[in-house]
Amino acid sequence: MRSRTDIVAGANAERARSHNRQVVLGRIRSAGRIGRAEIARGSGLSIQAVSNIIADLRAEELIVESGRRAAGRGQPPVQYALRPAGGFALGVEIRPDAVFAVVLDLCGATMGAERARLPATDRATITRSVVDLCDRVLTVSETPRDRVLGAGVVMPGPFGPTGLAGSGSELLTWDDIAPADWFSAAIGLPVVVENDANAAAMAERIAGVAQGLDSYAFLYFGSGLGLGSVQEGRLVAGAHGNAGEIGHIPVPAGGKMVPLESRVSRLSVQRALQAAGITVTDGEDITRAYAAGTPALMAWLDAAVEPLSAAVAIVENLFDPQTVILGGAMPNAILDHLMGSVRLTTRSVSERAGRAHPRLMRGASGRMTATLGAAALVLNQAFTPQIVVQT
Amino acid sequence: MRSRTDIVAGANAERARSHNRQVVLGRIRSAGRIGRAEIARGSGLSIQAVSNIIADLRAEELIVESGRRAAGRGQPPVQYALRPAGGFALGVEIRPDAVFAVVLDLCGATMGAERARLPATDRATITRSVVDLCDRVLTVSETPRDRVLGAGVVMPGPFGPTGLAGSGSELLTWDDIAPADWFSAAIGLPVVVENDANAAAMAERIAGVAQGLDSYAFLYFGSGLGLGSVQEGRLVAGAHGNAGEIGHIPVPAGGKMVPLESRVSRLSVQRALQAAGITVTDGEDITRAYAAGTPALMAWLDAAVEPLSAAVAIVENLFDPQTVILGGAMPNAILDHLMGSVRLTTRSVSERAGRAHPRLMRGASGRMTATLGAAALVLNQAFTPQIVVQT
DNA sequence: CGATTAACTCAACTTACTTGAGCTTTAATG
DNA sequence: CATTAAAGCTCAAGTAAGTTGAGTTAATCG
Repeated sequence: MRSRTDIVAGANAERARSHNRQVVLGRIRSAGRIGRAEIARGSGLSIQAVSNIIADLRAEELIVESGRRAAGRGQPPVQYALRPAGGFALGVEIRPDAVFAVVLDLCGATMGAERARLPATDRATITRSVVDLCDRVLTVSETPRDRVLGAGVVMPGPFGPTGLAGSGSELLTWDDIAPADWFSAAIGLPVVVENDANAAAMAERIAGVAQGLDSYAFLYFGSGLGLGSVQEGRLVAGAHGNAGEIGHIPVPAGGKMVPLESRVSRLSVQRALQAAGITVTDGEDITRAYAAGTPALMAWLDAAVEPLSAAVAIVENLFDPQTVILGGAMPNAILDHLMGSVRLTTRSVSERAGRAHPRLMRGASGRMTATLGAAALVLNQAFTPQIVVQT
Repeated sequence: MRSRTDIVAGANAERARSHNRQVVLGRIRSAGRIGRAEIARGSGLSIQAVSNIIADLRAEELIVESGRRAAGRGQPPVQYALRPAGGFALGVEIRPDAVFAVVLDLCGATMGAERARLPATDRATITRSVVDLCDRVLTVSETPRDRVLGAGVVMPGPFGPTGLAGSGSELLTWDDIAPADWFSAAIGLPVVVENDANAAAMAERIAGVAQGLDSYAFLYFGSGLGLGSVQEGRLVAGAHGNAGEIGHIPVPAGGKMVPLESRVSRLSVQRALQAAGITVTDGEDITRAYAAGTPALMAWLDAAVEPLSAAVAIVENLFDPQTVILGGAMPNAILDHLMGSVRLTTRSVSERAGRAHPRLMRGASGRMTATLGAAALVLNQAFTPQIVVQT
């Protein structure tokens, strides 16, 4: 969710510098290791300008020298790489019954993870739990606090009063206050707030299978089903931050139309198994049931294929992504099974020769995807230039 | 369609100025008339910087003084407005059998429109027709050529070799060459290329019902059905410029799944009427048939409601737009009928209290929507700051 | 009518990028 | 092996375009 009053800001020397820093950082990140001259060529800046920025970044210990690379004639460039300990990002995920937190370093490696039960869902309790957990994860991971760039906070959508309220997926509304400002004041760091699917999508870009991709979609299994869509490196948010509510679109299932997430979601698996007298509480239970070939689970899988295939077809045709990623709160075995069963229609803009990526991929971030994604939002922001200020 | 190698460029003084010019122009455009101090407050620039830019824009005759506005105490600000004749945009639409061209002034008013039959669809013929038509429309409308900012070219998508090739909707592929560069060289102006639905969406933003909107979706009736989606003022293009192929998604129709555009499109109306022995060639025929209550047309309308409702539900939940606009090559009477019949589900992120815009709106640009949109792309670019260069 | 407020201009100042000269390091060439 | 070319890089001067602060003009308020 973002302020709906974003404005495009004018540029001055200072903002240009900040923009250029992000351009340079972003290039170092995406290249892994890169020399100054190459950054200059790629960004349209002069070598001197890049040199100055590199000097700044080195002084701040955000980057390190990383050898030279002989490349034909001429003096081999000094290469630079991100210094992992140069910056850290907090990621917080708020679920109805628990709070999770992680710390990532600048390269996206996980430095620590903590969780806490949420005794109540009033705002004060949530805020206290979040603040305490952030403190704990930073302490336990021995993260230097002055190097924490910011925090991402993930809450299940949708945000604000919509027709989906009461669906059981939303946690609570924060109508009277901007959650980002609220948490920013509480944690004492810059905060970005997003829904789980969007954060999960960003997690894959920072440390998962979407590295190097600019336009892709992530089908996120939470309690429901969400879609995080990245276009040109930016999340598609919608007018109120509620884009991607794919779980609520009507899809065909055995001849009638049902909401997608009634057939394809964590909750729907649990219900299907419950109806067969089997109670599952975590992913391991489901994995075991799958390994055992439990009929109720197999039936659920069979029933999920048609609506999921329809959803993939819709996503492909509406967003023209480089790939569609499946991930979230579902065991890999189930995701793999679904990926193998989904019928990819040939009548799609995604059916094209010379694809660099498969049409379907499995997310790499596992169960903590959304929490990692929360932190990834912060890192992505650090690497994405944006001359845009909020009023 | 856009280059897939966009890079984020570094900022220098010159690029900052160009960015700031666009910020200022954009604010003048969206406000209609506005004073310098207000622009400064809204953009984060100093009054002096805005003053300098305003002086430049006045010298170039892109804007004019537009009176003073007494606003409480203090010296009333001198207001500025766009000077319509300060700049012009060419819009070209290439259809399988014809080429259309329009000229818009800086405020989006139509200065002239021309059309020509397309004798063949090879590249040379198309190029010649486009160049000739551009020349003609500029001559007839007496547009000063040195004030033409650029040209938008609209071609039916999808672009490149996709699984939708052969659907009859694509005109021809330009695999070996970037169409924008090609036409730019031929016309001698900067050129943007887009598909019809995206251009139509932009037309509504420049001169239609989407003025002032940042995030909305446009369901475009071409020969098929397309979706143009604008998010934060930018078109959602997809990895290969083929986002929005909504006509090809499977939707329910009378118990089975069919491609949306087989029930909701210009072609599908014509087929439905043809099957009843009625041949329609233009919108007027359809309007008359509607006025006469022609049973085949009424049956088509009835059959279109369910799939169209599903499509709207999908668009609302995936994009969370401020509104969904219906328009394109379909008479207003039909669009109005459809808008009245569509069932808007309450289980949608778009079902929210205090909406500023209705969930469905009819496009204002009429049959020339896509051609106007082609020109609107150019104007939008003139008003949208973007420190992004193409390699 | 004076005080206050706001818009605006002028001139000095500052930031950060660019440019050009020159140095260093490597590979290719004769 | 010496020479030349090519590429990376630094230093210092130059420049574009923004900001700042003082001062002017033109309204409203009391």
